Amino acid sequence: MHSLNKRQLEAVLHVHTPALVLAGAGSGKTRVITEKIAHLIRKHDIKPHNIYALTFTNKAAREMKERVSKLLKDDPSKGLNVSTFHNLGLNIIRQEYKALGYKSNFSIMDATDTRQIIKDLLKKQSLDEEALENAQWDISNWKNAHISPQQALEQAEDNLQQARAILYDLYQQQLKAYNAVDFDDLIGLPVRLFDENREILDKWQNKVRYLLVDEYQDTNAAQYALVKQLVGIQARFTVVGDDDQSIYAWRGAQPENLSLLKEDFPNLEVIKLEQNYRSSNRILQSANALIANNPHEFEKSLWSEMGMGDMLRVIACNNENHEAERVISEIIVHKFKNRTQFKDYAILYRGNFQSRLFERALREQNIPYKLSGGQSFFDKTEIKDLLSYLKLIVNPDDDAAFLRVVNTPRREIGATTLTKLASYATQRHVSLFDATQELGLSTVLDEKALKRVSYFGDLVLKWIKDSETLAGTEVIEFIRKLNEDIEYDNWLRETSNTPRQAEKRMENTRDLFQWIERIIDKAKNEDDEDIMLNKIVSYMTLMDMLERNEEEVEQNEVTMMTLHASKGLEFPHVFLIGMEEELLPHKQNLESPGLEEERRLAYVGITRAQRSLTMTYAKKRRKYGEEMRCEPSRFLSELPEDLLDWEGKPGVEISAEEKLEKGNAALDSLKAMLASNG
DNA sequence: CCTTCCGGCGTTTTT
DNA sequence: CGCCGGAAGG
Repeated sequence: MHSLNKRQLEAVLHVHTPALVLAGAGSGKTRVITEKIAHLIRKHDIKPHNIYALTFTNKAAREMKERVSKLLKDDPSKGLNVSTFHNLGLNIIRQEYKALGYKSNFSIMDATDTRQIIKDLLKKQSLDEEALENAQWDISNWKNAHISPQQALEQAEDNLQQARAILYDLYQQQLKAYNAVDFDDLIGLPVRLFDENREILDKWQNKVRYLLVDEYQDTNAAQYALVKQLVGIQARFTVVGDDDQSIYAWRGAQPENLSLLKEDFPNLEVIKLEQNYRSSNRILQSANALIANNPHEFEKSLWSEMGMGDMLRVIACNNENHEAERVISEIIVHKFKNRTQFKDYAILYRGNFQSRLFERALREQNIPYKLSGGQSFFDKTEIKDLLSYLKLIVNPDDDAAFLRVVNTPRREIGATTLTKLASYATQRHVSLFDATQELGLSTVLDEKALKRVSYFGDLVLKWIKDSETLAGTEVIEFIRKLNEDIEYDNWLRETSNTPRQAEKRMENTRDLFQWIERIIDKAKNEDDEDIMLNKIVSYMTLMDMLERNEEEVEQNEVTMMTLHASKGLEFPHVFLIGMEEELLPHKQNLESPGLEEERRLAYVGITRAQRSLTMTYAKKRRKYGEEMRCEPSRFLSELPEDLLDWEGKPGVEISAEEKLEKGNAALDSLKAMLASNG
């Protein structure tokens, strides 16, 4: 703890009243949280199992856990609760499911599952399907603002709003019938429960003796409500956040929760961390200047002891192809001159589509790169298929899982049969699976269809029975056996376009099995003997990506990712591409408050850089198949001119001679490099 | 049930 | 321009 700076130390030692730590980019906020946890255990004699630390991502939770246990070494850290908001919610629901009217084997539905439910409901109500995207968004918003379907209905002012509120109600009923919760419910249900049940709230408030929240600016209304409930009047908590890095307002995050804290807890201690341990001062001064254009509740100014560093560069490119080629050759030359490695470079952008040309350019130059983001492991069809089998076995009421797997692989059960099955199930008030087990089904299905459907039902029943008594390693055996039973590998071979793709998809399923094995091993180490299929399944539904093997060496690759994905990371050399009006800021966010969030996005990008920052823009760009003129981003003109080296600045003609000189210099470097590489 | 073709659309996406 | 989803037809 001796190496903490004054402010950090203050944040760690302040425990008697609520604390808000305004942690600028790169100011060591995770350090503060982990040191504070250690301090609470050592000096305030708080038991680890009474300390709760909340993050937004599994990755952040994992890192925090690791860092705390390293810090505590011999001191006991066992029982410490470090988890995502959603995981904490899941644990609460798991313990209190009875009070909420759920069965213990409830499913968790992701956005794809719930989308389908809403789609079906709209169809059933013969409502406008165009409303779909909006409906999903509406429902999520209502839940995050903890408004019940009844309240939504009461508040409805016109027919349209009324229809939406009814849809919300139907949706909620559907979930309940499936014995399922969605992601928003993982927060919303505990909040509702704590509101209604004093006794249960007391129980949880007693468990939570100290609460820490990371990335507090990203909390939504429901999450803040949960925080307030958990800390109660004792209000023993620390939240860490940065209003300037709030980039998820479009998803329901309420950065105003930071200032609300001052109102709700008048004795709140506000501590600012402004010393940055990441970037050169030139980078920080630019970032400070940019963000000063946003209105601020809390003023903050980053500085570091790293010296001024290199000039920031801005490069005007003729078009998007030129931009990609230019950035790649900048990287090649820079790497050669500075003896750096590929992993020291990151290319950051506003939208995923921007990565395309860069990928091509990188491949042409044989430069290794990794594309961060894109499709999540658990979104892949093969993984969703297998997971749906497991979901159905754990919770046979989960019709969404039933529908996904009933004809995968092909069992010749088509839409017509399923429609009949569904209407029979609705009429009898049972799940689709239950319907397959009922004798009365013969009245609605013809002989052939009945045979196929009940065959499938019996298969599922057998799996359910087989899985009932499983524990620990037996679970993985069961899953492997299931995979063989349904001949899933064959199905993948049949449905893949190329043998190569089939191979890749089978490899994914094998990765899944390995991953499940690792969950089981980990649970055993933590003495969680009752690790059962249902826990594994919900764990995986909340998991964003495949957990990497620790021994997997860090690859030496250039990183490409969106600005959103880059938050929390750092790179020695950053290229911020597409610095154009209508791209960054995005054309749909040109006015307040969207514009401010775009500016924060640029701020996040700039503050990722440790040593050098290069920003590029294209003067022309093909958009939707048509070549369009582009203006440099207004954010570039908000940066202090004297910190920038702006090549091709509009209005500043560089002489032909100068141009030639620059071109020659780059060419010489390339030649030198080629020569030295043989 | 699966393929193919057409039209509409085009930001970010922690769980 | 290129992708995805829905409709239609085989």
